[in-house]
Amino acid sequence: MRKPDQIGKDPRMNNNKSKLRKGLWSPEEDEKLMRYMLTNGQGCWSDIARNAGLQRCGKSCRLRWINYLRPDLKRGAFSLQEEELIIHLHSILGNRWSQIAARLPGRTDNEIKNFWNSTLKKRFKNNTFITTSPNDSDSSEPRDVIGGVTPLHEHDLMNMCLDTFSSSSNYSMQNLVPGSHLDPFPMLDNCYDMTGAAGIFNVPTSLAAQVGKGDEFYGDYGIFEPNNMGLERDLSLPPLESRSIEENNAMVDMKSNNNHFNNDCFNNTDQGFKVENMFGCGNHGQGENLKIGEWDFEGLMQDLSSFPFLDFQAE
DNA sequence: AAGGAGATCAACCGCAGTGGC
DNA sequence: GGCCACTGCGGTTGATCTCCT
Repeated sequence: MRKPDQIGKDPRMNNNKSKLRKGLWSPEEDEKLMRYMLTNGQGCWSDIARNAGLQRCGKSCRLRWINYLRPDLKRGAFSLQEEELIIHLHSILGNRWSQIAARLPGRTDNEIKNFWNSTLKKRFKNNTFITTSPNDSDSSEPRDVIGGVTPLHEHDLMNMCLDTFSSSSNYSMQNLVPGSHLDPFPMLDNCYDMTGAAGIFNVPTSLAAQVGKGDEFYGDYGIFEPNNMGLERDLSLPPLESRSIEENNAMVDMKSNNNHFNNDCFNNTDQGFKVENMFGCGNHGQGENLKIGEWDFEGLMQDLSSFPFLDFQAE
């Protein structure tokens, strides 16, 4: 951590900027920013920093909000499912932490990045990865363990994805059906850019083969060859959970009627307000740029019902 | 109990992308 | 087209915590 009183020590800073605080945030600063955000919502970060009476740069405020103050942040250790999901998503997306975070409700890119770089990387190094879920009731089912890593099976991913579905009343969907034809991964022709790959798909073997063309994904660890991960059968990305603040504000009404998302939502009763009442839960600052081609929940569920492997229907 | 080593994680930095003028 | 401000992202840093000897 950095010392909170490290102020203006950077010689590159001009006089104006040298007034800006750096380092750890004090509780008072947190409260200022939180109150401002809840009252005024998101806007230009430099204005926010100024108007909230913070001696911080906008960038710092943004980071603090996204990584710490955001109402919908989950706290605590990563669950096994989250772990598996991170590993799987990383095998597909590489170090695109923000995109991985967008698919993990309540988690930030920073958090996931730290988790990966400390815990997971170390585990891979030591080859001591254990992914068998303790609540995996059908653990009698044999699993393919390759190099100490258990690849995700379809039902695992389906469970994860359905968890996300059932816990979120709305989320972004981009390029699910670009143009008039169902083309889940047009981005595969473009450096594996999975930005638009939202939703749950079964990818034809031929397509998966294109993805894997000869080498492993983002080869930090050779174990992530497509075949090893079972990606020929299963190249699934859970739905994006991204949504901008503004969009969530617009959705508060809906969420208040259908809000079973993220039970451990931040609830700032000490400060006399309930954050989730202002934002609804399930708001994710990550991927704020993902604003195009979004689907409403009803439409989304209708569309999902067209996927034969989803045996639930839109209500 | 002390202190050294390694792990964790909040925060910073620099760069790229984007939009407005 | 160039410049500038702003935003978002990934990599990195470093203070603090935890464990081990």
